Amino acid sequence: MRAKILLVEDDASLIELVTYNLEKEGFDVVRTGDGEEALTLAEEEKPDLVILDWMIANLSGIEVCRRLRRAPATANLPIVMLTARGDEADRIRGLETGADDYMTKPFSPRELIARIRAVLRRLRPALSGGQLEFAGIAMDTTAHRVMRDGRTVQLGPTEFRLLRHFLEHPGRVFSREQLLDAVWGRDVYVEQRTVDVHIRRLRKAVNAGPTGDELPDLIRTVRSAGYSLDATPAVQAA
Amino acid sequence: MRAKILLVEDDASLIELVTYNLEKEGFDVVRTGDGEEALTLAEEEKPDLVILDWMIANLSGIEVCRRLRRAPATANLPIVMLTARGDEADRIRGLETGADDYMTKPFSPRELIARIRAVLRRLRPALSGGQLEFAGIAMDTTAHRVMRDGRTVQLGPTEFRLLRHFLEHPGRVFSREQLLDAVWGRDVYVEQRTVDVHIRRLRKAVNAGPTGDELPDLIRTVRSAGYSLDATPAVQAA
DNA sequence: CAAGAATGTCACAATATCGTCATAAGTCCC
DNA sequence: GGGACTTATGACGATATTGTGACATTCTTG
Repeated sequence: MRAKILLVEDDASLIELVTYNLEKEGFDVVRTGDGEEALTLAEEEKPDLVILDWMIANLSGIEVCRRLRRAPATANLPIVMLTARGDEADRIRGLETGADDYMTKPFSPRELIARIRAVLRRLRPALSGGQLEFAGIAMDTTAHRVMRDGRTVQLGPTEFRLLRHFLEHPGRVFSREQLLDAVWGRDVYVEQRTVDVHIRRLRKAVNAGPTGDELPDLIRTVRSAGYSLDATPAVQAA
Repeated sequence: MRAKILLVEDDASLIELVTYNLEKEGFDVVRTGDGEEALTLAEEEKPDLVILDWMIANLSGIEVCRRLRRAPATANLPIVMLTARGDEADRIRGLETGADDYMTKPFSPRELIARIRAVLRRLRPALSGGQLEFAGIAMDTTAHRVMRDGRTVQLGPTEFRLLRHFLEHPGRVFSREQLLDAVWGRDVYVEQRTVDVHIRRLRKAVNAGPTGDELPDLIRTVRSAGYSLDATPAVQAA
């Protein structure tokens, strides 16, 4: 899966330079030079990361950063700030406002790429690593292959994306609505209960043991909240 | 919860400077100037983050970084590299080897702190939110999980919300009416006595000891006033 | 184009949880 | 100690939520 980057910048030559380098590295790039528009695009395009210049039209980069953090839909979006202002105070302010990294112009495109990859490696392992692993489940995202304790697991496309989402955020509980957003896509209309059915299909595939017996269920149902990938068995004897 | 930082550095004045600033900001600091020892400490001390100088004794910083990433126990440990070498190539090499951030000497201690916080904010949501804790009860709101003295506690949805409310305002006494408002919702009509029943269910779940014995009750009944989460023993000689 | 796979919904079964009540057990004040 | 209250507890029917199998439809892929 290609990662999508939202580039918020109004210097034409920089746009060109950065876009060229990002695309060469296999990223999809969405651009704007306008602060207000950046907020809209962040919601609608669902980028995997934002590169944000401090000096842009309509809203300062720092204000965009603050609003992105405040809106629930984008609160977790990784942000790399980019600016001509090299003051220590500015850098600290940027980082404390919620930016994940901060680079000062002039900068090396290769270092920018390296820093973006470092951030994505953390936030969306599937985007840069290719290998995800949790409690005996291993997924190779590039080869589209899943193994449980060494045995290959056969999954349909939707179950694959569902599992990948869980593997990217192990332990965390997602509501049906959140799962529909993240796995099916924002503007798809399907019944919430459809999630249940795919959870069941995923469980069936992942928990199937070698001789028909059941392996421990790693998908936890949290009543009235959703589901999570979880190693701890629901019931603890003793 | 205080975060523990492993500082791998062999310049005495830098050690002092960084340690002073980290401790002032509320971090626990473990130090070494030796690459081999750094690997051992990373395993044994289980730090939340490593600050790693490139030039250290026995093993280069980059090699330490590589080995930390390779060992399963430390593969996810956040690493901030720190060095006098300002070459772009070095920075990129550091980031690509698995460092989460990279700073060049001379650097501002405050910026270092800001970057450490930015990394931890991502990696350890527990350190900056989502985690509630009081007198041996720990609740992870994103994982929807509750522990008492390390043992997981099983709660129904209503008891979960009830406990969360108490954990968000420890020590404070709430009337049944206030609890109904906060936990059930403003426009729900249920008997006030229903609160008693859920308090009882919550107590039963939270105070259950490992072998059937009772742990100290942390929910205090305040006669003709309500309930509160409270560590003070129920019986007070007076 | 046809077979097979994948998908989304539904109806119904299986559980878990909820709210209420009756009754027991405390607590306070005189 | 005896009311007058207030809270604790166990039981139970009512509800809400989730699990499951089946099925029609759409998508893939030869």
